[in-house]
Amino acid sequence: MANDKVTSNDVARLAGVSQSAVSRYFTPGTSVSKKTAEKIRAAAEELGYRPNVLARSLITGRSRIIGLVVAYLENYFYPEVVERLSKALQDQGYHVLVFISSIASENVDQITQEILDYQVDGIVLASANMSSELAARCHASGVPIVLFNRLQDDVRLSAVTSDNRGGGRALADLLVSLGHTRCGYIAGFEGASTQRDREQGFCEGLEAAGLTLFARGVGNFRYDEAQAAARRMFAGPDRPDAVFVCNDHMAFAVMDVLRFELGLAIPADVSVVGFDDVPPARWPAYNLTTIRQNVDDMVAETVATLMQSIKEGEGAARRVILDGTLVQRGSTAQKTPTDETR
Amino acid sequence: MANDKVTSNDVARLAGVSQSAVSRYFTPGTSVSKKTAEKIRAAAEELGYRPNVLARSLITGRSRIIGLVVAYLENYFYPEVVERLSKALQDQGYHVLVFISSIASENVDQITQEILDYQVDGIVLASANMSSELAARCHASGVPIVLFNRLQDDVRLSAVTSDNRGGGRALADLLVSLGHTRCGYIAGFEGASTQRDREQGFCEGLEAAGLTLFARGVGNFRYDEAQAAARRMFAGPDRPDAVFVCNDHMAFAVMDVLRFELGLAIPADVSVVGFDDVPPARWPAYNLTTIRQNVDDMVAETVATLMQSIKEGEGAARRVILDGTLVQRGSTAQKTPTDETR
DNA sequence: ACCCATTTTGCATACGTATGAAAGGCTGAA
DNA sequence: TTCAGCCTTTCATACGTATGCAAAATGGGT
Repeated sequence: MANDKVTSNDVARLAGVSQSAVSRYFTPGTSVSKKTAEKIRAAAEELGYRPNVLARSLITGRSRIIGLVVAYLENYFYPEVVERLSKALQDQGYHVLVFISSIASENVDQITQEILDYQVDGIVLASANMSSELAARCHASGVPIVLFNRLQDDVRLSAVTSDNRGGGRALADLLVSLGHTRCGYIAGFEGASTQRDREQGFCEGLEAAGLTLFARGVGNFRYDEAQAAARRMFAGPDRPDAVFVCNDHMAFAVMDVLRFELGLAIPADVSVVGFDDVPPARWPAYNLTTIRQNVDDMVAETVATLMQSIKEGEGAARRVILDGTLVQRGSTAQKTPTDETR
Repeated sequence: MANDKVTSNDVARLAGVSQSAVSRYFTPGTSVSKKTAEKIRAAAEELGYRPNVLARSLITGRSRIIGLVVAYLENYFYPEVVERLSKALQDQGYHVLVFISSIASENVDQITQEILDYQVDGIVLASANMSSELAARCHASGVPIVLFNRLQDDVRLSAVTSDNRGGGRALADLLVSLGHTRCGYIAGFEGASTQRDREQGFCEGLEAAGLTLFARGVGNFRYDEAQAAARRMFAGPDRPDAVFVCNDHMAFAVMDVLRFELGLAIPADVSVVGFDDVPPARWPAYNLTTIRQNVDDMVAETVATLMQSIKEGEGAARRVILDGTLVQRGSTAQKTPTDETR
């Protein structure tokens, strides 16, 4: 039975070769003769030897670990990200060290420090913003950072996002084209760039049609807060005839309130649109019109950015903005004149 | 601006002390005099020094990394687990290295090998079963393993689960008490212990009431396969009057098919029960009766088991089975005689 | 002022691996 | 046979830290 503490020296001794030969055998890109390779293979197998990644990292300066900072997995967009990103990086021989930060951005800096302690080869920040001071430090330490689904003014940081503004705009255009004139908006966490950009695009779209925001609430990306916001927004008799909720997760909350608390029909009484296209959005119970963020593409771009930065050193920041796709489902419909005139 | 490659030697030189002093300053549980501590603190801050966790691990033999193997995050039970476990371990000074395995268990062994390469201090297996050979190797290498929400025959492995059998039993009792006599079951992945235990408990409960399973389908823990299973099960005129779906995730799929494809009312025509109590279960759109697995308690027990094993060495395996809680919501109701006699 | 007990400090080494430089071995051409 | 040239192998060292041990410094009591 193999013991953990088998080192390359043990293997070398058993195989009758030097430690460096063993190291070479396990290091891709180096050559060993057929004969010794076989001896080493046999010895390693017998002892159950596997190279110690940590010791290797100490020498090479590469840990093959990517730090991932994520705020909350309650929004089902992020589990998808974690899964796909983790898989994609595994395929490249990297692994993901997960750091959960609270939704408030205060402790992101401390967490990033902890990440750096692990000598990670890169960082993916899918959480709130980090201080520019810390960003600078990371940059100086040569650790590539990619903001995922987040933007920041600091131009030195690479980022991968969807076209949130364009998506918001597309949703406004859709609602307008369906004849809606009283459009509400339920915001996410005000500090998030996604929130800001989606709202901006949405408002631009309304303005282009000569409209303005009919009502506004804040849900902070949370289910229960979105519920509360929906209750307030639809309390009076003078309610919106359509609402854009900043992400799908909150949109479900809003739909649940409209249907089961207020007895409103979707889309007959109110059209609802969201953003992300998480799996439940296409479940019949919600059947939500939304903007699809292509997670696979976003992940691919993130990995590509990381790999490039790791290989060639961090050059100029790489900002990728991917187009989203409008997915029209059953939560939106042409506004019927009857609604208008009753 | 701080550079990454500041070592304890650099700090020592600047502070005018030895490298060991610096090491002691940063090692909890060791003592340094006030005076030198201050000099070191100042120097470290000036240089932006932080200890290299990897190098430290090489000496201490502890990486403060816990490997987490998880199969798929599509089922929203697992994101909760990842988040809570990660947070709980962060509080203990540990961090989580994530490994995604496919739902089929074939590559679990390879993945676990990769985990061991990182010299993790412990492994949490929330995925399919691992081979007993590999379990033995882990055991021999002194790396504690905790099976999360999984059981295995190998008694040497610690495990934390809910009382799946008891939960299944409780659901059967509930359905029976509501007057249901034609109870269907939609299974998860047949290789999973949760699937097996829940079904066993459910069948025992039915038998205790003189009943037997009315219909059975397989959903493999997947939304689309559960949909298909529901379609088959409810195709004919002689359909079940209640169905237990092995987890909430699949239960949503079943409910969607019943309501939106077959036009059945829940619970008027069919009672539906699930297992897990993931967040959407209490959303009004589903309002699902289910068994709550207390994630916080499960995580706490997992962390406790790990910490104990790490500290005191792996003693006897620790098997924790936590009680679930029956959460009765709107997807179940007393069967009305009208249904029976029509 | 002196000595003992205690704390603090520095020295040296070890952890497990990768890698440049040097030494060794082999092949083939003259 | 001899030697150049190339492929293998070994040697030695370095990565950044922790820690046992011995030396030095400190403090307190007489």
